[in-house]
Amino acid sequence: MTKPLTPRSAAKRAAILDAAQACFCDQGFAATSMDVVAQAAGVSKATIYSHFRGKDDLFGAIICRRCDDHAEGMGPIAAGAGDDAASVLAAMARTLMDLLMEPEVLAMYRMVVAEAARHPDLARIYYEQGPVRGKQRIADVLAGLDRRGLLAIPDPWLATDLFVNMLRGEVFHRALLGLDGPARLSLDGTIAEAVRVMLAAYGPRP
Amino acid sequence: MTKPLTPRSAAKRAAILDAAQACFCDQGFAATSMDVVAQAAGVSKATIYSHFRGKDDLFGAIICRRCDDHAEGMGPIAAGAGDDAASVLAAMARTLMDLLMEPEVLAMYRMVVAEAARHPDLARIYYEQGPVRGKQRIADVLAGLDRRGLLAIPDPWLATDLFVNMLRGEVFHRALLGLDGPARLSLDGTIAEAVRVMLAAYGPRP
DNA sequence: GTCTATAGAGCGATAGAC
DNA sequence: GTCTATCGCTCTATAGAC
Repeated sequence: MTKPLTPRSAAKRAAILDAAQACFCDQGFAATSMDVVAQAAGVSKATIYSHFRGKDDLFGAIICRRCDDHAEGMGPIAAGAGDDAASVLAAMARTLMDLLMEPEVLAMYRMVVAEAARHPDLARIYYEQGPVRGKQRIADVLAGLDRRGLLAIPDPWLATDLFVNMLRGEVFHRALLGLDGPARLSLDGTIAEAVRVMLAAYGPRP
Repeated sequence: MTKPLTPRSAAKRAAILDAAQACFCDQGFAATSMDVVAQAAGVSKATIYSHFRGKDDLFGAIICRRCDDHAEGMGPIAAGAGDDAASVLAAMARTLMDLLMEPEVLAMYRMVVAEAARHPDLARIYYEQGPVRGKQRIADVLAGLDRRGLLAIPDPWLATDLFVNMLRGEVFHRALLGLDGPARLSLDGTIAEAVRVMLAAYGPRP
């Protein structure tokens, strides 16, 4: 994706990536010019072209780097939860929503969606390295709850999909569209109800 | 949003809207030039500027027109369903997913998301005239099922949000990113499980 | 109202000095 | 490797004939 050679000027390369990510997130990919990125990074435009093949290559490098950050952010996904299904589900829900609501994550998702038609390879990389990895983590936890008899989940991946998307719902939808007004649904209420629904649907047979 | 005067050349205006919608959906808003739109519509570029103030105004006119089509597409939302909750839920799910999976709807959503940062007013119009109207229809049906004792739903709007987003899930996510490969989840399987979850969570107390 | 032709600005990418 | 300066192109929007 990028030039394999990086002797010492890796600092400038990082500055370019940081500046480009900020500009792209703020203005969108198509609307951001290389001149603006160069100015924001404190380098000349030619320096950017010595590190990256072009604007598309720069875009790809940002997506890949950001996906790694995603994976780290989901680290101890059910940290500090109790030992019952409700606590674990609620803790995962909170961790997930905190990540999804970060402005940078939203902006990155907007960009990938917007450029998906012209950069299908990048959309695939993002999807597999970002959302899929995160969902796998949640599916593993659900499978663990199933093994311990705390829940009865025949298909953990399907249950994960329903759980995650119940959570995102209107809150994520509104954030994606930049509607920052008062939402018709609260995040806390949505999480509580999603956990309740999961328990009702996947609670172990008594 | 558009000039209030439209004597007789409304035909050209419609042709411009049709062509612009097709081009925008195909190539994206930013990547589509007014020259291409003019050529596709069979008019000159100056004619477009006599009907619309500029590219943004043209974009807004397309969004508004498309929202009306959405509302019609959700017409008899639970048509042909039986009289039990499971049938009604499944019928609504099928109607909704058929609409959401239309290429034009996906493309329109991509565009609104992509331009949300620079056109917040358009994002708001789209959200309220599109998704909110559709969800209200579903919430009304759920409230009806509650009144008839077929389900027990204290907050129909919240239940609608969870239901709709369970359905969209990975299928919509992948379609939005243009990943047309074999999905890890099938649409039919997702609908069946979402209906089952809804019945488990909101089934009437026996 | 609609056309042809063009203005005027900004873009991505590069050449060559250092 | 990094800079300054610039090329060649495409874009949105407009002016003026019909």
